Amino acid sequence: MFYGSHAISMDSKGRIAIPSRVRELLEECNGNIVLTAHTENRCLHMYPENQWQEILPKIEALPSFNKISRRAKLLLIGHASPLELDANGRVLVPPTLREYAKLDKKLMLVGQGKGLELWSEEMFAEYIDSSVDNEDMPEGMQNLAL
Amino acid sequence: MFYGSHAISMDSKGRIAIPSRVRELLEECNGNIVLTAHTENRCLHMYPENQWQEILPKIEALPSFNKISRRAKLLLIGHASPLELDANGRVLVPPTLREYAKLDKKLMLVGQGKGLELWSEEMFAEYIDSSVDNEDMPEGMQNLAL
DNA sequence: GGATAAAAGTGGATTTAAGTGGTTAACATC
DNA sequence: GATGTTAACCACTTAAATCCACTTTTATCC
Repeated sequence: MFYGSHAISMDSKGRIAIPSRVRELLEECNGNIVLTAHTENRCLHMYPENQWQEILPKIEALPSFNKISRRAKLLLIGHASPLELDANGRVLVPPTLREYAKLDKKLMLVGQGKGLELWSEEMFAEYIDSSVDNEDMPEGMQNLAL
Repeated sequence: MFYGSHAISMDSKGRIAIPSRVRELLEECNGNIVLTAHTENRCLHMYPENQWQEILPKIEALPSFNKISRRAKLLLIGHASPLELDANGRVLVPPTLREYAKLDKKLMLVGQGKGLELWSEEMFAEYIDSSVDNEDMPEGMQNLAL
């Protein structure tokens, strides 16, 4: 279970150091993680490899001739990249994913249950500040008391 | 299983270098690949030859008096081109297919399970950014939690 | 509270392979 | 027979991955 957020930075080669607290949680997958595009925002999903293997079949099962699910498959499967932690606990973010999420030096790594989300600091702040209309709130959320 | 994306480029002769990571996955077919038109977008399908041989009969079996499937057959079978990797791991994209997918210098090669999709960078970005209405979202996707 | 030690994070350099472009040769067509 | 186009071969340049060293921060002990 991933939660909490970390401000981290990417070096000139596109490497990011995984915070040690997150690294401990990732031990279950021996440092094998999967990074892929997020369909709803310009950010990335990060999953332990074993968690990704559980999600993947659900994505593959989506129909290929429906526009919405075709786009989702193109993003999620089409950008999935298995990564390994190097000797210093860093991973190299592939150029296409760097580009997709508009990652520069300053990033945010945000825990989200099954996995994490990797945002550019700028995009993250922008998203948080953006207002959304409450019209199409799903049913389970209408009566949720926090 | 193909996944992940690569930004690649086409030279003045219409040759594209297959990324080494993809090339490894293609080894099962000894570098014999098939390139053909995609029915849903102006891009191309790329399959290992043996994978294509499994798909081809299914396409041939589609009815000839249905407009949608007739169009699909015309595109998929009518544009299928067997290609071979050269000594440097490159393939020459036939002019017709280059034209169909509006390929210029900058391309995207995107893994999609059984095969890959080859896009012009411009077309791909346009497709990813295109907004879709969520009205006809497939059932399996409505409650999918990633 | 300060100092020391250990661990985590950062940056750089070197080596190897992958990608790119050019040139030559052969075949086909005019 | 000559010219043009296509395919194969070869060499060079650029990028990626691995390895190594240093700096900074945090925690513990005195």
